[in-house]
Amino acid sequence: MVTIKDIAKKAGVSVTTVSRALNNYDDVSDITKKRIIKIAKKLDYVPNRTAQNLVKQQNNTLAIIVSELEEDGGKDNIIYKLLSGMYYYAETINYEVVLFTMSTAHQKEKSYVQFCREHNIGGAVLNGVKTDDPYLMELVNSEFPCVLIDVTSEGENVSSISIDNIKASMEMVDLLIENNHRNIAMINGKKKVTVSEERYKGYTQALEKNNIKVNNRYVTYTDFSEEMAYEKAVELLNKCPEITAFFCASDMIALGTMKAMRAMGKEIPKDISITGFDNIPFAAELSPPLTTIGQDFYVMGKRAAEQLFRMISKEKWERKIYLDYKVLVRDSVNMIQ
Amino acid sequence: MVTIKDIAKKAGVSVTTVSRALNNYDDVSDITKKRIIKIAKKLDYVPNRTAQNLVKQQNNTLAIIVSELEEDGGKDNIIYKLLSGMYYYAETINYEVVLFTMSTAHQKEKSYVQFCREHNIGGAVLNGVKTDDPYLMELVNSEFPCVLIDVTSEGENVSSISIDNIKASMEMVDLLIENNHRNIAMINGKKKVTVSEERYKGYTQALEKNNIKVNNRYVTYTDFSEEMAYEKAVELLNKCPEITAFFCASDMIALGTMKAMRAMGKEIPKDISITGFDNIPFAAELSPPLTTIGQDFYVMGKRAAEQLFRMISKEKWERKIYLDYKVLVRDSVNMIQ
DNA sequence: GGAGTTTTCCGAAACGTTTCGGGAAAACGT
DNA sequence: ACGTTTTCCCGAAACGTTTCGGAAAACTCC
Repeated sequence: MVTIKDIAKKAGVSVTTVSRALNNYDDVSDITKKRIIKIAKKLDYVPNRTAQNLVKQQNNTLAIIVSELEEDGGKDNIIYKLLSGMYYYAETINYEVVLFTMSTAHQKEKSYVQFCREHNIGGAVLNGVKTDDPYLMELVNSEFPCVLIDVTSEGENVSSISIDNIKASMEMVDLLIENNHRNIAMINGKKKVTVSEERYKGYTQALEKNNIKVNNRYVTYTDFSEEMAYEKAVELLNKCPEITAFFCASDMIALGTMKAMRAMGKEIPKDISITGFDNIPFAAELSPPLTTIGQDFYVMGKRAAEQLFRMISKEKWERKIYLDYKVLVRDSVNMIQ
Repeated sequence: MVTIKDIAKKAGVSVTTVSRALNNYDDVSDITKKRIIKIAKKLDYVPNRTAQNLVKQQNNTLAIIVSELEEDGGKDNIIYKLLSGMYYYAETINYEVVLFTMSTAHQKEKSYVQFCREHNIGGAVLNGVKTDDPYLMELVNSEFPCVLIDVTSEGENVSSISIDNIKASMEMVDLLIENNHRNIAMINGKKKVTVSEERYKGYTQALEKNNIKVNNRYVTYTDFSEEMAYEKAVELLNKCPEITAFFCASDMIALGTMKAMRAMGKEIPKDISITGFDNIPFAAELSPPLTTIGQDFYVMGKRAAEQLFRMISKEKWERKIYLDYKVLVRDSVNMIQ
């Protein structure tokens, strides 16, 4: 490995001068600067990031902490988009991105804070954590800036970013109501997850606004998975056959519900209307194409990274960022005559 | 930041002893060991990875280098699966994983080798590179072990992993032929990409084996994208209306082709049969469900990481690993009467 | 009780960089 | 010609850890 010392020796100058030449300081003459750069190139010198980071006491690194990286996950493409967005922004500020998952954390019993400290990380964006995650608390109360995706939490160095889930949910349920649905079920995600709570709130508010009584028998919770949604949907419709529409808290849930309905001999949207949430890649290719809320996780990742950078560099930053969403009306909702 | 020195001071021992205690060397007595560990815990000490890596001259890090991380990419979920698999394996050997993308490389004009050197990386797995990528050549000829996914390349420290694309393609085209198709078109991926070449080879071999003349007017190339596949499919069918089946080199291509056929008023599979490749998450949910080749990128990531680790630790490793695949017969192929 | 062995600890160097404080020489101003 | 500024360079310390070689103390054995 060729180091700065080798260059210094070859150029007949001190390591200081080499370092300052390579970093383009102006207290080294142009002639020697050029000479040093030439030698560095000839020796195929590559700076050692580790050494740089050690002395600089920082890594120029953003972390993204995700709930899980699983064998059968990723279908919703959210993590990919988040990552892409973050990488894109990180590139513009010359930062790097590292990915940390909780499965790793759990096995190693390593907290997010530990990870960030170990790696000298500037700050972290978190996705898919539950509000009662103890590691989240620890991070939120730490010195690390963090931006939470789809979660709200209090804290000195904490910011969060999401769409207005309540409003979006209201609009969606409104749409169902406009189509004359009255017995609208909700298949929600996990409890103790901010989005689940907010989407539930939007659901109830829409009903109340339209003078429909909220019936909690119509509401059930899942782990956001297709499989569990399938089961719960079957269960729900068996229990309450008067249901005409399912408001699902994610597209994966909607997919499971669609399959369940088909398995029960129901036609969508003729017999049962279904709506999703997220607009995953294939939402428009399903049969029928799924009516859903479109949110853009790529820009969310980008904005999250930007926000994090603001926080790290002590610029002004907002405590809560709302992103745009779209109600994508497709073919999975039917008007009741 | 609390360092090893703080612990040493508090414990009244040298930093050497602290280091050796924390690393569980047996030349420090159990009593002091316990005392030191206790103090470390009380002070909330977290080791500085950067410093460790610097002195150890290695990072225990595997890189995954992917072609692109794009705003509208990731639909095929391949990168996610690869990542998951690698993370899973890396965890078991106490390694970390870092992701590097070429878009970054291109903008920064930084080669893979530079990246690996800078970060003291042990080795890299590469996905989605073209065989004539100059950066690939450089890496292949470097001191870094690398395992190539879906690419074959010569080199001292190079290994590759994929399914047997030729055989899989042959089986798929055979299936089409068994269903009495004779005018079978192929919508391939990019040129200069190993899998494109291999799948083309499988296609021609299957035809020849069945005494069907290969007609190169039936073969076209795309960038693997849905959009381009759409265009090319339209073009192809207009040019050669006798075509009854499309052998597509990826599911995304198949999806574009399906859309094109529908736009041209063709019914699938009644009028036109279509096959894909990869078995992306929603291949089974498309209408009709897509007949395709199933490959498991999660285990591919896992195996790639394992292989890389073998290479790094100078264990025995194979030059080429073939993984299993499955021909998934679904509903997008019709028997011609 | 002395030689040999084991246990337990430590000082110092090393990893590859950056940066602080200086300092010699050259250029400038009067 | 003399002081002052500017230009260009350097030595040494620092970042936080590991590790080599040694060495004092304790123990073993006859």
